[in-house]
Amino acid sequence: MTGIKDVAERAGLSVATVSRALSGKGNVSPTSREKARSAAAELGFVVSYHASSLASGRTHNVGLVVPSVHRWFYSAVIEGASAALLEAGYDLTLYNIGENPAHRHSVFTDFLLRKRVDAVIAVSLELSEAELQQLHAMHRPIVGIGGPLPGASTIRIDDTGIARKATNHLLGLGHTKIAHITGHDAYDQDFQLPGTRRGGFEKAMNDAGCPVRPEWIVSADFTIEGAYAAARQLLASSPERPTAVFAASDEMAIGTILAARDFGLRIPDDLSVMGIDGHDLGNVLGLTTIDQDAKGQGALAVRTLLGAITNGLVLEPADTEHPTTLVVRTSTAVPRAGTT
Amino acid sequence: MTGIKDVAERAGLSVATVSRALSGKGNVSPTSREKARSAAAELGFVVSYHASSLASGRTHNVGLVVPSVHRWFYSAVIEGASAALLEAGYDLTLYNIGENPAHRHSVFTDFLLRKRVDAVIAVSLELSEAELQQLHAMHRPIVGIGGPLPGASTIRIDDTGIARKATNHLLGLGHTKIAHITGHDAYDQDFQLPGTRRGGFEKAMNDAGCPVRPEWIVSADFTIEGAYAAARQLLASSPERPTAVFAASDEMAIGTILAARDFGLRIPDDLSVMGIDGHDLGNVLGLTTIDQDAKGQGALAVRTLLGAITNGLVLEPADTEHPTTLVVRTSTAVPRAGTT
DNA sequence: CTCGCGTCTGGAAGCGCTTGCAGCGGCGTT
DNA sequence: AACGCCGCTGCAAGCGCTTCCAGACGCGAG
Repeated sequence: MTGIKDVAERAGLSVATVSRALSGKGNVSPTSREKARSAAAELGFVVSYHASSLASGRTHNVGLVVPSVHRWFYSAVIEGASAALLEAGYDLTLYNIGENPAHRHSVFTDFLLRKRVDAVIAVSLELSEAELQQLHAMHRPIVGIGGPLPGASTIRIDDTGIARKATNHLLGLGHTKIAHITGHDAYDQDFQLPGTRRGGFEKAMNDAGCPVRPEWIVSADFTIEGAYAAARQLLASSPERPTAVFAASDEMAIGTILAARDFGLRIPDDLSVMGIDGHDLGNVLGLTTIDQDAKGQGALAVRTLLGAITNGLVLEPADTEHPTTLVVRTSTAVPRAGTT
Repeated sequence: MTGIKDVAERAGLSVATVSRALSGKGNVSPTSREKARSAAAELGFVVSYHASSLASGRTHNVGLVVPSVHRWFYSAVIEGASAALLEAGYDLTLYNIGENPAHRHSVFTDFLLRKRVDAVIAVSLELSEAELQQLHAMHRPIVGIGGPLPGASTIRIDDTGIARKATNHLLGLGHTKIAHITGHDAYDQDFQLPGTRRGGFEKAMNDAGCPVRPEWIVSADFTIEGAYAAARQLLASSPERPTAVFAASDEMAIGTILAARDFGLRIPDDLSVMGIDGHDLGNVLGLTTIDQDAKGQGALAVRTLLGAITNGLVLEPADTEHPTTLVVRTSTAVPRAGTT
């Protein structure tokens, strides 16, 4: 394996100068810089970040902690973060918490503490006090996405606002009999998120003078499967059916669409459905949604962290609201005459 | 930050002994071992893999290279590998190649060469000669999943065989008018896979004495969206419709189901559909499929690599065939009388 | 009692880099 | 002409570990 020493030799420079030339830090004459660069290129030399990090304290590596890798939002964030990091020459270490509590525990007690990362992105994690402490004990910049993270910088969307925006879209079309599929109030991963979105829904309904019927608010986990089951129940049990369903996520909206089709309900004629996310499948299904640009959130998190890293690893806790856009497709329409 | 030195001091031992005690290598008396362990625990000491790897050459980190993070197969492999690595105390560095050729290039020329990983898992990558060389130039064990990888160990499924098995399932139900949705013959990521599966399909058809109609073989990328469009075309254009569709992946089968519903075709009454994969959505949609246990493949890859790592970083190239299971659900049935 | 061997331990030499420090010229200033 | 300053360079000291080596010790065998 070729090391910096070989490069120095070949370039006729000292190791120190080569290091400075290649890293861009410190003063190096253009001549030497060029010599170092070309020698490195000829030898196919790539610095060992291990050694580099030992000496400098910078690992050029960012940890990304996600609750799962399957749900759309997480994989979109991973994708956005991954591309941004690659661009910057950073590695991405993935910590997939998963369902196993032992895994979760070891991520916080062992993995993150190995001084292997310069910064951490935590996605939609509801952390215990102890976990939070361990996170902060790393003394590394942290960015939270999709949920509160006390003491860290966070990127979020205006959950209440978009829920209202979504509901208003349906109200604006003339719907009054609107059901809502919300998330479980599980306090393990999904925070108050279900609650805030539900709050926005209820607020919009109230403002419009529409009654919120408790039996039309059903909850599911944030998956297609879960919402499918919940929606079936909703559509089956109601003596009277809603004319529109606002689901708290696109995956839940998709589950709803699938369930609706089982009942022979045409969309949007018999039932309008909308979600929140900007899921890739939205296009195929013609799903009206509010795009929250998860990829962009991932990329923004990376930019924020990279800024903090060059800024001496300090990151002022701040709260950034990411913009969202209403995407109207064909799953929502004016309710059929007579159903209102 | 507490280092091994602090632990040594607290335990009343030398740094060398503590290192041996904690790593389990070399002879250490039970007493000393216990002293070291408890001192480490009290101080919350966790070795720095950076330093450790510099000194020992073992990074305790595995690189996982995937073409994308969205498609079901890849995320399932990630999940399986991630859990297995976590279990073993290894970090997982994710290299998401993505669509950007520049990213792809830098992964091979820079990232993988940083001597940061002990081993590499490459998922469904069609590599150029140069990329292959760079991979091997790392002198690290490599396992390929879901596609050939010359010179490396691979884990794969019997693509021809399962395509035949799937086709035979449909034939066995009495279908003869069977269409096939295959992958594009793109030689960038998906190898001969579309071809081999199509081959299995054709072989089974021929063996059964059923004609393979060229207009009933359509291709799409391996996504729901792509197959949706392809299936619409298939179902719209045929003067005569097939009674069953065998899609080369579950995502494509799902796209087909969505398309079929657009045409008012009931599944399985009007159209039987089956796929290959074991996609999570299969349950909701009642999709008959051949489960290839992608998670298991990811975990197996990790076990293989870990074995090689303890074995002095040597891995004999070998080809492991992963088992698959036919999962019959409700998307396939005997063809309606009169349609045959 | 001595020897040999096996077990256990600590000292110290790195692993491949970064960076503080000091030295060296060249240049503009007074 | 002397001075100071600045841009550039190389030396060398680590970063936090692992591991080779040699020494100390205990014990059974001769």
